[in-house]
Amino acid sequence: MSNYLDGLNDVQYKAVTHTDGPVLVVAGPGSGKTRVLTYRIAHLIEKGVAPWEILALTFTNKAAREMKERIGKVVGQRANRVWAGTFHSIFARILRSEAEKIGYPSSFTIYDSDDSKSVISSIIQEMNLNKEHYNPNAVLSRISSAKSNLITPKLYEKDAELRDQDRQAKRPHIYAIYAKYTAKCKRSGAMDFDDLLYRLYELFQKNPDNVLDKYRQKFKYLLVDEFQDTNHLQYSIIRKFVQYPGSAHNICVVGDDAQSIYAFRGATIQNILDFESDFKKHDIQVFKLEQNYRSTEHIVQTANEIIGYNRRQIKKTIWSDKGEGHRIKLIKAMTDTEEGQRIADTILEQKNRYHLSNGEIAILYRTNAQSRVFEEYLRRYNIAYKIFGGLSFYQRKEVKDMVAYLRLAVNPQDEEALRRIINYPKRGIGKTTLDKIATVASQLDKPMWECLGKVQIGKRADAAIADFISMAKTFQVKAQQGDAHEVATYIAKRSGILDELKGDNSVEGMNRLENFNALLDGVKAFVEEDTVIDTENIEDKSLSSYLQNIALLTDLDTKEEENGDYVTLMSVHAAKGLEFKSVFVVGMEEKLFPSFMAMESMDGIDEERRLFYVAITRAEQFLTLSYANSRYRYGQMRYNEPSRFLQEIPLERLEEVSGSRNPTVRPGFSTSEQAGSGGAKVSGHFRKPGRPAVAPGIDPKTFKADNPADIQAGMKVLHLKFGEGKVLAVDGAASSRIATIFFKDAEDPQQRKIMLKFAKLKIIG
DNA sequence: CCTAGGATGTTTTTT
DNA sequence: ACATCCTAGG
Repeated sequence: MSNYLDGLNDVQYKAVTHTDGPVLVVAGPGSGKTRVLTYRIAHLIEKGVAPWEILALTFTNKAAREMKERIGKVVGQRANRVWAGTFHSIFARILRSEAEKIGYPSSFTIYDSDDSKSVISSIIQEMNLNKEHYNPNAVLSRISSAKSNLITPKLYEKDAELRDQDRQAKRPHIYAIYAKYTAKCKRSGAMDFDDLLYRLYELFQKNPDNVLDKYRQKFKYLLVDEFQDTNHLQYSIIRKFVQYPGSAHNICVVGDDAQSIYAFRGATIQNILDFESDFKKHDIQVFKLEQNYRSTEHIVQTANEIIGYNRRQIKKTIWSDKGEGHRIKLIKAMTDTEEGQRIADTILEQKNRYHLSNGEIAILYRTNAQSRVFEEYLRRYNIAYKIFGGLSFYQRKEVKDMVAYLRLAVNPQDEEALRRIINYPKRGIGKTTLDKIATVASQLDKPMWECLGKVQIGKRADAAIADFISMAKTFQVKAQQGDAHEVATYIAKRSGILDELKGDNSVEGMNRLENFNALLDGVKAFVEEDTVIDTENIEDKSLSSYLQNIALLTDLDTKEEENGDYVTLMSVHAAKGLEFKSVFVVGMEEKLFPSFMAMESMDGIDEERRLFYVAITRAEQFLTLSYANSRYRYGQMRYNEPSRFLQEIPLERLEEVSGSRNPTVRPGFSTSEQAGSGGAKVSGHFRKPGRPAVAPGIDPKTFKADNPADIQAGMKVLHLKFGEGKVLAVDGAASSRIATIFFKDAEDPQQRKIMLKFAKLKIIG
């Protein structure tokens, strides 16, 4: 029965079978992390733990789905009874059944970030604040990060440091916006994404009717995937589940500090450190999965080298026995257009030479906007491709409009839904009217819906509002009776949306109608098919149930058939967890990768470096990097220097593609700040990078590199990282001169080959 | 209340 | 470059 354990290596086996007590699994890229997690759950079930006593939290629906499928392969149907799902969906599920205890309707709406932003915008407007300084995006991220750190509006108001930061950013009233935002969501019967976490925390904290004990007893085993991406709030909830007197502390977290790429959203690898110390006294076991089964040595060792430049990391040695493999290719292009063409050329070449299928190839970029050139050339070369990212189905206007009608039918308090559709299609209820009602609602602290029709505006507007109310009421009644599909088709017709869309005969209009119909088809499928989310089949086919189901679906959950053989184009973030035989990481330029937004701080650079680490570790056999000297950005030609990360690649791992199309090469780096710096904090098993980031006695601030073209054999030079050295030889053509330099202070191979174009060297004699 | 065209603001984003 | 947002005039 337990042949599933056979294929595991030693550490994996231990991580799977050591079921009791706290466990931390540090899992390098390609080390079989998902395998350990799923087999561990399967193993628990085989040992007699009931599936519904196991709670497994992931970050994406996809990961949860995959996990369940793989558990199913070992234990069959029982896998569906495991509570496996995303933090948000599992917590939403718990909150649905406990909502009344904290003053929410059980049919609460879930606001997506667009809804949240819209709420914030209306508050900013209401408060008459300067729109220049109060950007809804910035305000939301501020509020979100407060919530993620358990800072309530009251605490925020009293927090001198936060208030000070806000004052300096010229938005001193954020604390007030936060308070209003919270109140507004509450009276709309709505929770935003952060609330799904925060309100659960609050529920457990207040613990009415001992609700917490119920869940502590229910879930005997807790597992967390991608633990490095959890924020403080998520970890606090996890601790609520397992850390209490008498607990068995059966918690297993799996993560990789080197792949933490969501710090900008509040994720903190501090949680991994805290986890170790928090559970130390309960005999925590730490397992490190260090064998990489994905990539060849050139790739794995390059990744190791690069991540070594980061200041803090959990010490581990990732290794591969897949052989050296191919060197990493570096393509240099003059322009972004040329980059696109050269990449397409290379893809064609690889397909011919190594018989790769499109599906084995991916192009990864830092920003979604970069996809266009590649699209163009792939189309021209007749190579099938698919772009991931961008607008998701549920973010399209026509879809959101319809969903808003559905939401309002289920939860009339939902103010965002109301605002969205009260005048769509046009029915003569304009902004002025709406503002008046909103003001009254705010003053009375009541849902806007309840103030509709109670505020006198004028003859015409009042009549329009009365019509709208009676229509919405019929929707609300319908929603209680029919199944989701019946209600939706009724609303589509009766609301006038369908006619509105049918009336538009433009190409975009047809497209919108198509999406709209796709949504209705989705509702139909929901009603007719067995839908499984989180734990069990949904028998409830009501509209309310449907909305709950789709609220947390996003990205590419619109399960498109996996058929079709296409090259994948996506952002590096989106590629996490995936693997391809051949990977192209493009746009390797300063200000792009690393992003200019991240360049001010060392933390920012470190996160970008982890992102680069994630990018290159997606590759199994072929890794190609590219950059362009110039590219269009915001409609203007910009010149960028090659990314600092390129210099961090060991020369012997690189194969430079001598491009015939780029005869001129811009001079190398000037004096911009260098990667890495001293002063790394060393705590616990964290270590300094393999070699000091900056050679002793050199101040990066004052270090000024000389023109690399001047470097000649025999010179004494100063290198920012390796210190003083003597140039033994210079070879290569003008565009790619390579110097062999002897560094007397450096560790390991004292003699290094350095590509002058990249090097920052100061001539000292 | 509605529409056209000028002003504006651009990272990544599991949920 | 481009899409979205805002403001002035119908």
